[in-house]
Amino acid sequence: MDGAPDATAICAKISAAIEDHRLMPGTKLKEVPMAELFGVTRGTIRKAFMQLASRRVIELIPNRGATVAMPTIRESRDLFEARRSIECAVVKTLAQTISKANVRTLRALVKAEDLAYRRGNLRIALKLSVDFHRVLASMAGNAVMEDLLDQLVARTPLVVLAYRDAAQSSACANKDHAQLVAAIATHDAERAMAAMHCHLCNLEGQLTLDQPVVDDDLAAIFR
Amino acid sequence: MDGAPDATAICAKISAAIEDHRLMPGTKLKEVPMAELFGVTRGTIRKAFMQLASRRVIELIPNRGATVAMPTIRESRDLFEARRSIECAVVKTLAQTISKANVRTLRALVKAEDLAYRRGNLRIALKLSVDFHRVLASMAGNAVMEDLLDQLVARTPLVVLAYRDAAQSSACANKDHAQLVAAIATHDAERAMAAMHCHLCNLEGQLTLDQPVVDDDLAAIFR
DNA sequence: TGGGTTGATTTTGTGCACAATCTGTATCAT
DNA sequence: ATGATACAGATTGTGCACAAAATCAACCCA
Repeated sequence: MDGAPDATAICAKISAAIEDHRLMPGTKLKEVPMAELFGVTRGTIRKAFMQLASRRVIELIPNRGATVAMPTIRESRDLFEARRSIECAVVKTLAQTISKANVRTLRALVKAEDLAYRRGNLRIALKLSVDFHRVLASMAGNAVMEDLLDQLVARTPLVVLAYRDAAQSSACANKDHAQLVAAIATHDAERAMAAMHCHLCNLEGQLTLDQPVVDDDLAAIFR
Repeated sequence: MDGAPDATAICAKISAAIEDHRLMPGTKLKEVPMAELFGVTRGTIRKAFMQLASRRVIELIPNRGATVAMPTIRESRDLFEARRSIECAVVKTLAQTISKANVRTLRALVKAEDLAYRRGNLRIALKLSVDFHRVLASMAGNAVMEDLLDQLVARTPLVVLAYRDAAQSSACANKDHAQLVAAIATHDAERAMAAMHCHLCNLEGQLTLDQPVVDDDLAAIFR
């Protein structure tokens, strides 16, 4: 079944590792060890890196190789703002068009997520949290927006890992998801949008995204 | 200055050619001729192709090479819907935050665009039309959204070329742009959003995106 | 001790030759 | 004629060897 994965499959594996917090921002990814790990040639790894870099999941610096991306504070805030724009649009159409079957699917997802958290299975819980947002986008039926959101969702774990408050748990609050589904199920677009907005603000609020002394632009400080 | 362009530079050249309608959807792009044309090796062309494919500007089919992407009708509609979501958000923040200097820049852009159309310089006019939307996003100050919009904007010419009504001119109506700037300049967010929404609907309306007998899903017809 | 240079090693980049695949055409049997 | 098969040319895919660059450590000298 795993007879030499291709570049896209390797992308998925690396993305999954970031999704459930096994890979930290800034981690160096060397070509040869990766190639041996996945049982492929260096060329395949390089292709995978290029795909990930084009989505800013990793950073690819010429002659320096690949590292897991470290979003700046500015980028992190912009990312959440972009997610609010897109995901509010998603839940708006969803509230207007969702089928009963899809509502059931969403409820099942929220339940599974809750279960995983209660059982302390963090990796699965994280995956389900993230998937919830992807599934919403998928149900909205706009493949283009789904793809855009996917790009943002894939980068969000990096932001969380880089800036989460040590004191906080910083996961998608499962309660938020349940309320969101409730609003969608009753076809209340306004409430659904508000719930999504709040949810993303809550998530962002759990992070320490206040401007530190040293920002990404070192040069600006010395002039 | 052009001592062997790199993959990114070649991406830009191909994108620019699509932007001003020199490259048609469906055009086959062979590696060897392209490499000779740009004075680079096949490897460089391949990298450029991968970058463009990841943004869906070209389609890359294994063992079949690259062709300029042909958006389906469904995809085209989704693209416009996505643009409405993102660009309305952009002009909303813009109406609230824009500086006088930026308003002047926008007015100058609209004027230059108008001039190019009057002079019949279609290639420049098209470029300015597209740039207008990119500049709006850039002024909004959210680099993440700017990047997302750029992906959509880069694909829009393909939709226009694939589905434009022969009878129509199908370019960004310059008047729309002028009205949009006027709304932004007066900090009227609601009106700016409405203007952008209308503008994109106008553009979409100039295309023939009604379901034809043969859709992208041939198989569905024969069952 | 601190700063700079040199050189060895590791890591990434790339061109080339060959392999694999596809496309179009000719041939042949029915 | 129709369809199948085989073959030749063109096109894309890939592994390998080598080149280029960066990293690290040792060394030297002020």
